[in-house]
Amino acid sequence: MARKKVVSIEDVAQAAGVSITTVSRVINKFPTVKDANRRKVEEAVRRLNFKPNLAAQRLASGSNYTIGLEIPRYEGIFYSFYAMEIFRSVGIACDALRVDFLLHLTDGKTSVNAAAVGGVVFADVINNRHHVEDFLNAGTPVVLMNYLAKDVEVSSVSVDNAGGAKAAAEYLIHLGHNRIAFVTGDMATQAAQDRLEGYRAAMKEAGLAAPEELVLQGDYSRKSARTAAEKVLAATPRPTAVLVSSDDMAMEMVSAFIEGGLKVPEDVSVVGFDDDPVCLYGPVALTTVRQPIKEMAHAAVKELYLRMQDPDRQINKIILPTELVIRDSARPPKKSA
Amino acid sequence: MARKKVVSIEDVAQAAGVSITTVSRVINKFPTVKDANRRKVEEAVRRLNFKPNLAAQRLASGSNYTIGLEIPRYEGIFYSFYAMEIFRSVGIACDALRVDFLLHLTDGKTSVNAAAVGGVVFADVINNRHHVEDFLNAGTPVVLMNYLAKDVEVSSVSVDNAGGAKAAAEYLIHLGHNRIAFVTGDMATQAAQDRLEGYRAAMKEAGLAAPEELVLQGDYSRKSARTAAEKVLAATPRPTAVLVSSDDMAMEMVSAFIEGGLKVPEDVSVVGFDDDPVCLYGPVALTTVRQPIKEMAHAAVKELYLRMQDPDRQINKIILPTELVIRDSARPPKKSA
DNA sequence: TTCATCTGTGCAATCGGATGAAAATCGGTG
DNA sequence: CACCGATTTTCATCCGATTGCACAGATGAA
Repeated sequence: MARKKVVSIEDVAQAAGVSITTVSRVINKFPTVKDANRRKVEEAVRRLNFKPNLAAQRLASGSNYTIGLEIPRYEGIFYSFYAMEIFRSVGIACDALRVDFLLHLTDGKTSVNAAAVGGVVFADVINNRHHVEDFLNAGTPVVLMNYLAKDVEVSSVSVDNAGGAKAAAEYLIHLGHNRIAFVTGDMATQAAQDRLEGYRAAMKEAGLAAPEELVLQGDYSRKSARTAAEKVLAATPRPTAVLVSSDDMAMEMVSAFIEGGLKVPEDVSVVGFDDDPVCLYGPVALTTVRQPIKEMAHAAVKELYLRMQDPDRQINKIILPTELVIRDSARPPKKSA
Repeated sequence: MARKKVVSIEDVAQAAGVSITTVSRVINKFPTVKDANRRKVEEAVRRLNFKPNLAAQRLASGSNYTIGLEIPRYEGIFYSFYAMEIFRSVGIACDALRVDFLLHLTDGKTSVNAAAVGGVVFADVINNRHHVEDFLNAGTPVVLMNYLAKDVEVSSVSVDNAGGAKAAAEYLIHLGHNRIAFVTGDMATQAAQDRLEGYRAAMKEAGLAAPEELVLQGDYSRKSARTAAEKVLAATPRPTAVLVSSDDMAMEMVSAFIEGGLKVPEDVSVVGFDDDPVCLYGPVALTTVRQPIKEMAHAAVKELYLRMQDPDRQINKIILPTELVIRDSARPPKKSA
């Protein structure tokens, strides 16, 4: 790439009739610059349209306030309200902090360019313990998002996936259901694992069975949801309720049920997860578990930012509460059932 | 931020028993290094886990292969399959090119940190001519995506929005419709303007009227679509077909029509735009205009990359064709109409 | 008046690596 | 064996900022 002809700090110094040091001080808002000089420098900066060279600043100061976000590129996870919301929240948070936002979509092999960032947020990735450790070893601050590495000393911000799923299952139980199926998310993510765990805990506590045939494998894709729906339709006795690990999958299942001749929620109750806007787009408004994605993203960025300033900061494992949003897709089972 | 203790190129040189220059040459894959030395250096790099300091490289070489993507953060545009697909495609393209990907969500005021990138892709932003020009003036390559600044000397990659809308409108006309309403997208984007233009052109060529009351203002949000649907329902005579600037809005309108007692496509035909997966999720499979988002994103990144290597490269204005995808939501109007 | 304390400023070293020019090495030749 | 051209390596600068330290001049206390 051609080297651009730049106006350097030296040009500014010359124009303002002061030393380079003083210009640097003005740029970095040191309080110890006489007003007269400050004004002269600012004037020169404006006149020459001077922009400090980032690479030089970083090299000289040894700091880098770029935040990297590492997120899986797999379609199931990627094409979701969840991912959008994370991008948007992280992007806005970075903008507010005046920090650069480097995005890397991982396929599990490559990871963020460590040399380009001052810190990294890992979202939802689980098969990469060693990537995380690489950063840690290199002294780059890391914050995990929706992925609590229990045995690694890293800050993390997560949603209470287990608790949310548990609450949803308890709600269904409370309505009177006792044959409740569960559709998992992509089990490569910890969120999916935790939700399953929450479901199992609720069933167990209620003294209900949660045999393997009630646990249907999904991966957050519509396709996997359809397959799961077919299994539910074919099962005997048929479950009277289904707890699904994402709203998108849940909506697909609702469609499949209706196509299969069932009414929702009369014949089968469905509860989703995420509070994706899609909840409101179908034939029934979906009851779901709201997770505070925005808050999670903001907390993660903030935590990382603080850690970049003070690497020895105490480690935090933050877990944000979820909330059951009751709409129309779940009702007590029919008496006949 | 604390300065990290780094292994520098000098440490490697020492360990390998060669000069710094040689190490640099190995890193940068110069062909003129003896194999024996190359191996020694590579060995040392591995052993010391040496990572070249990016800031130093950029400062010394004056080059920066980070690609910035500037995209609006407004909800209507942001929460869409379209935006997801752009992120994903740009992200994957950058990864393949081994280029860093800096994302900036603009609110129209701030823009990508010019100092942090070697080039910028502007997506769908239109009220920012001066931002674009700032980059151009600073000598930073720019590529516009889905936004052809006709009077600025910039490369751009776009989808044939006008052509796509025109083809869709012609299809409806061909089916026999003559009262065809149009719902716009967010008119702050050029794509939305072009689609409207395509619709008007088709109507005009067919000798049909396209009075203002047939053009409904939308902004890519579901809410605006619902409002538009209500207007259609209330209109007399009621349009027999609606061409909508996005699938998401189209789906919402389909719901609204059904709730309003109309059948789709029997009573009213609906055609969308985007070929969003959502087309298949509703009560009728949506006929739509497919736009090659992936291809557009890849082309934009590639064009930018080439321009970063050769700033004097010829300016390209690429327009990618769209494709009408015929499904079930449009049919000839009822005879009675 | 003298010495200590502040303010503001500038000098020069430094960050880690790239690169043109000069020097060294090497195999081949006459 | 000296010489040559080609291939490798090294030397020395430079990239554009930051920053520790020295220092001049102002201020205040003793």
